[in-house]
Amino acid sequence: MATFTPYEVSIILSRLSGEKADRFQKEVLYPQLARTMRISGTSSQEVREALADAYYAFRAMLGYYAFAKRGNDRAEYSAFALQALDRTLKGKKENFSTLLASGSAPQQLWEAFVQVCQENQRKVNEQLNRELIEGLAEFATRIYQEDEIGNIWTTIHQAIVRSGRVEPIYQQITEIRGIGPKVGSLLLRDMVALYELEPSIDAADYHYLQPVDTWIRRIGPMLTDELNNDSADWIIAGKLSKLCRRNRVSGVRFNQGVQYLAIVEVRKLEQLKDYLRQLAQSTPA
DNA sequence: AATACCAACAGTCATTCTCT
DNA sequence: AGAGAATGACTGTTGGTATT
Repeated sequence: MATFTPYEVSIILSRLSGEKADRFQKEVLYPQLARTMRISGTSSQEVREALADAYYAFRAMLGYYAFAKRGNDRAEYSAFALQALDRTLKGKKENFSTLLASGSAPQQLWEAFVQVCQENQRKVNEQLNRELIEGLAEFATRIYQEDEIGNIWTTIHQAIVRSGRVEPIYQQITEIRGIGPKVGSLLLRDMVALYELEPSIDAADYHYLQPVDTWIRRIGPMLTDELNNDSADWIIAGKLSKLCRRNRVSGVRFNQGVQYLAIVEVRKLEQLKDYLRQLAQSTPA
């Protein structure tokens, strides 16, 4: 038995993908992306403009997405990685293309990262971090060799727009060690939201845009009988995107809305059910 | 699909230190 | 001496990816 009636579910879905997703983007996503890229403006427009630059795009990948695992408590490693990048560029963003052109970006970045970690008395966690950092740098290098720009973000963006598919690019980025299903989907989800690409993407690929974390796992069975407490992650992703579609709401925005509850509005997992119950009853703002 | 891994984190409990 | 604070060793949990 699902916790909520179909009618309540439709209200919950529309509120999550509506105002909650909005707030997630404006209060969380754009400001955080802006901060890791180190730009001043935080509107979607300004974030998009920054990401069009290869250097800023790389900062976003390295500082925001690459270490987005394990909740938010891994903030340290991303800060170290950004510091390592600054160091290899000697503080000048103009050096970024030179770095990619050098062909040794992976090694340089990794070495700098090790140094920064040591200075801060943190273990490098080589097994988890090395191929992540190197892999990302390799990816950028490869793109640079093809177009002499090397922008990870826009390259992915264009691949999606051209094909209307998300699967091939998902496979590509999750091949980078350290980027698994969760982070891969997270990145694609935000990108699709930022450029409003969802309607033009093949619905068969929607589950790739549904990162599954503790909160999504918990909320799934409350919304549909097709899920229970130990459904596998990709099943959760699939069923939830289907549920969103049937209710004519954006799956991508639904997922962002849930993340908003997780990190700002509810915070405590135990309170999720009560919160949703209230949400289903109160009238939309 | 199940299992192994990993470092950080959070508790627990015992020991040592410090102050009155 | 004794209460309480600080330190430290040990243990289990967490949330992700890798491996099979």
